[in-house]
Amino acid sequence: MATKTAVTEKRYRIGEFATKTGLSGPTLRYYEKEGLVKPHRSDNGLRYYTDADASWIKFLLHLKGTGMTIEQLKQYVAWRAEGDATITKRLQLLKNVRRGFLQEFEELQHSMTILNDKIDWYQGKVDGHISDNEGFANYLASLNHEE
Amino acid sequence: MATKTAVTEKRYRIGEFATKTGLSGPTLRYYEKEGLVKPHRSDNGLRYYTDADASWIKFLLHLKGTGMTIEQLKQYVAWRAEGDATITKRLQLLKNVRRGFLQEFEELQHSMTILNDKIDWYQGKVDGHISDNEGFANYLASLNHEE
DNA sequence: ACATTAGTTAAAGTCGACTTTAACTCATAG
DNA sequence: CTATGAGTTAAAGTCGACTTTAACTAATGT
Repeated sequence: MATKTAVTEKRYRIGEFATKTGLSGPTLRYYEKEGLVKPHRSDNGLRYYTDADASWIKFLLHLKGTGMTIEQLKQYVAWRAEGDATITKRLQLLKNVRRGFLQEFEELQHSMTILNDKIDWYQGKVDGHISDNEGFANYLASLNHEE
Repeated sequence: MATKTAVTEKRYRIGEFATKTGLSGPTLRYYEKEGLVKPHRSDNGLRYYTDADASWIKFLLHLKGTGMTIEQLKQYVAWRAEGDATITKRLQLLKNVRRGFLQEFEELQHSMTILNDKIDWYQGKVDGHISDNEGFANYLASLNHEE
């Protein structure tokens, strides 16, 4: 059996960790106050974070990126702290998040289409492909993007 | 030459228009105050909106959906009011918006991947495909989604 | 030793995007 | 003709997610 090699893990103080994660120091403290992350303390009382904390933060930021609010993240973290008994709850929460996200995603794609059409229309005007008095509504109707 | 048939266009009062656009009355007044929309007034002084206003609002909401702030929308509207001389500015603005949006879109897709992986992992735990003590980091590493 | 730079806390402030309130007037069905 | 439901305004309030401030202590380079 392999023996545990006691490689002391790297300790990041809040400034370095902020740079590493792309968050600000105050934001890290704010997340801590909200219970989203629990940094450790050195003997002198200063916070330190590890690479594991960085992975955790990254994951949280991805969840946040999918539209979860801080409150939802707190709920998730609270359930996680309760252990395996809450796994189905967490699974359900994440599935709900995914549902909302997919919905939002479709709307984003539609908005992207409209934005592209508008850009094409302006480009056409600038390049002189579209007559000076053709409105965007007409132009849109000339494409087949129904609402 | 065809004569103009004076079909009186439908007038929506703010309540009906709010329902139509999915915005609230106060939000419509707020957008008006910010100069994003200019409803008309009946003789009695009440606002009314037309179908053209509805199209305009929809378009604005699509722009907003791509990440434009109210301030950016105000800038866009201001340039629009200045006429054709600002077309290249507007085109440039929309292209910038698109650039940012595409960037954001990629991040969203990555977050979606992570979310899906996490859901699969939980599902595996619930279904017993994943051993009780396999962490998510290990599981992630077992997939080939590099950061 | 001492000047910088980084970290500590709690509390207050900011910002964007609305929402709510207050004190009105207008519209309309019975 | 009056009760009830929209609409009017300006101003204040809310909410989420931070950010800034103040008043301090710890760490570090010269």
